[in-house]
Amino acid sequence: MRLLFAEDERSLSKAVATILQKNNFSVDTVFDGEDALAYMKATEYDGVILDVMMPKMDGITVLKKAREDGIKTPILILSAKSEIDDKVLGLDSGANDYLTKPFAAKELLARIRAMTRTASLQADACLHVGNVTLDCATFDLSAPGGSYKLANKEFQMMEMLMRHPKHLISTERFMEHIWGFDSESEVNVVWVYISYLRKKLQALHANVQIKVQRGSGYSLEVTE
Amino acid sequence: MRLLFAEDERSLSKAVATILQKNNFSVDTVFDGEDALAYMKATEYDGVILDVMMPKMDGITVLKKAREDGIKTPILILSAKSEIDDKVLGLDSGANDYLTKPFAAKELLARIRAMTRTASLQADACLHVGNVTLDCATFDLSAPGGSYKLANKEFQMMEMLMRHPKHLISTERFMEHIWGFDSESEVNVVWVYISYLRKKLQALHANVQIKVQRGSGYSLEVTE
DNA sequence: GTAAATTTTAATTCCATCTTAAGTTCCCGT
DNA sequence: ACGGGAACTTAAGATGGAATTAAAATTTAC
Repeated sequence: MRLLFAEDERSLSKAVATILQKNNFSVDTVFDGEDALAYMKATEYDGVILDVMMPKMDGITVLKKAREDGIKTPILILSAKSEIDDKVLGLDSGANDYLTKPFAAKELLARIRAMTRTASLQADACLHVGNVTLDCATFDLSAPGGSYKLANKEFQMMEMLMRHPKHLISTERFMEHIWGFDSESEVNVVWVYISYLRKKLQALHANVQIKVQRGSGYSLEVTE
Repeated sequence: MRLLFAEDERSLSKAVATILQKNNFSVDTVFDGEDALAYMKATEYDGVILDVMMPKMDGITVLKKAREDGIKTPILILSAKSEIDDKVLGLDSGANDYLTKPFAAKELLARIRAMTRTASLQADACLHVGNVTLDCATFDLSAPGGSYKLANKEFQMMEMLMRHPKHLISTERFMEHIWGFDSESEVNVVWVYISYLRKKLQALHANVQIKVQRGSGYSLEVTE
């Protein structure tokens, strides 16, 4: 699950981002409205959290422009208690939910989950490519040869590959999507997980394999 | 059983919440209509109690908006004697029951039970997974090896697991559903109860076990 | 009012997962 | 075919979520 979090107050931003990450979201943080809009146009997020008060462009405007642009991503608006009128305005403008500051981390998490639930309902289903199935509810990767329960990072990598089979995904996209922009990890981790997944796919007698396009990225292809 | 209680008069709210909790409901309390609606959207409650007179948004409006939103949770409307017309309005708008203030705690409890009964008709029966049975009326957890009478929290945890076997339930979902938003307890309690339940399942020679998916949650799976 | 049961806290240990690092292999241009 | 960079593999080390236990706090029962 990938989220965009737009909040100009750095300390709050950092704290919340950390909490979200601990709850298995990949979070991109931006500090003003223009960046928020630009990021939303550039990437498909599963959910967006917008503060109302932001430099360059306020949250409500970002929301409106995004909707005008046809972006359907669920959006949660954050507002200070004093800006209550904004709330109504936010919902009218196409926000999916709002929350007043200060808020409890628990509540934010619950709302994000509720908000992205609809979107992730199909995600709960299974992904199929070739003779391989990935159960997104139980993290089971199965094929004629049996099945493995994937760990978190492994699962996310496999999910990305299976959602866009035949499509090239670069090491950098993996890093961005799973580890987030701010991650300090080395690109090597991606290679390590590619290696793990390949080993498992082979052990399962899968008829799909992870191909590499030097300098470009990876893709999932059906063999035979 | 998880309830939302929306009532702006703090002393009454606190008193009723305590009574409900003593009767084995997990209760979230909110003090205005907007919060009530937001909470209903964020979480699936087993029942909701709405006062009519509330700041920001009155109970009837909350009710209407919730129904428009497709929320089917049973709702009980609380109204002062003087607002009798509102009652009819409330029922028309999709309320399941109403009660006039002042009311006796016993009556409120009876109505809540009645209201949530339909939803929990199966809940009164027994849940079965593998060779394990959980009697929702007596809290008995039984398997070939014998049976235990579960305590409240233990029962609720086991119930959540058995209602959706094979499905992942995160520590946070347990916290939210059983302890509620307002709880100050640490996540650790969930781990403690998982530990207790595992010990009991093993002692009963159950062929199901609670598996963990690090960073994601728990699930009940049949072994062998 | 005391004992028993339940729930919560706290401290400690454990171990799956993640990351790093270091060595190896593969591909491509020269 | 050789050199270099990109990709791959492996295993050891670090990390942090989870498990366990005991004891304290709270509630319930008698």
